[in-house]
Amino acid sequence: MKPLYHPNPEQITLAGVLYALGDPARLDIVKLLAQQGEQSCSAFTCNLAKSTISHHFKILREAGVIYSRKSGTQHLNSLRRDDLEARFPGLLDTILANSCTEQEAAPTH
Amino acid sequence: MKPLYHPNPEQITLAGVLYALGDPARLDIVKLLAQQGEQSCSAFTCNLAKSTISHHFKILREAGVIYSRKSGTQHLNSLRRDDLEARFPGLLDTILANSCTEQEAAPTH
DNA sequence: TTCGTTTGTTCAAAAATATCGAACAATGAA
DNA sequence: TTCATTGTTCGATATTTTTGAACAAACGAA
Repeated sequence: MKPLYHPNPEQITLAGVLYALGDPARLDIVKLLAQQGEQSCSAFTCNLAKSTISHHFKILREAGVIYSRKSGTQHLNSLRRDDLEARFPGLLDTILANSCTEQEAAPTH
Repeated sequence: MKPLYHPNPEQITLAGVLYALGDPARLDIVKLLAQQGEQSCSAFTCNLAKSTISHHFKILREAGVIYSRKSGTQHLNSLRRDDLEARFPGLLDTILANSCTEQEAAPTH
């Protein structure tokens, strides 16, 4: 089974992390993991194709934002809180705190 | 003379700001403005085409990160620190503080 | 005024990236 | 084995990024 690539802490770049978080879907994924803890990819439901969601998880993983481990047929994803805190103190917490500030998108019905 | 679009504070989104800052060149621009204050576009020197640099300033402006005003033949750009602080407290400061953490790219010579 | 210079934008083409559905692979359960 | 679940990979399309060239606006000098 192919191992999943994860950057070492010192390989994580600020621009890379901000890029990964600079997409609404990926920001939502990170918020979900922050609130609910370790989750499978399928726990993130939206109107995107599953191949697109898979791509977003890959971007987050390769940026060093999340850690992914295989468990049976699923991938369990969690935030690399400690690594991010050590590399960029306060960054993730500040972003997460501010992610709650924004109002939700108005439901279209 | 065509007025430059700037979003209102409440129109600034977190994902939009993170997206704007999630590019090495744009992050460098923001660092420059943070350190040196209001600067023209030409103050940012790199190996990118000037049309590309113009595009990067536009992304930052439309995301609400910078304010641009015309002055003669040039555009003077400054960080929208107060607006960003009001909208997303601590975000810009945390990012700027962490932007100094990273080591510079090794000079190639 | 007219002619250059400076500064930055706009345009069109090329390169890179994102999104999608379909096919595929891996695991576990029946 | 067979089926269902989970997620990746592939190829096509769509969007975004980057670039050089052309353009526009403002200024100063002649």
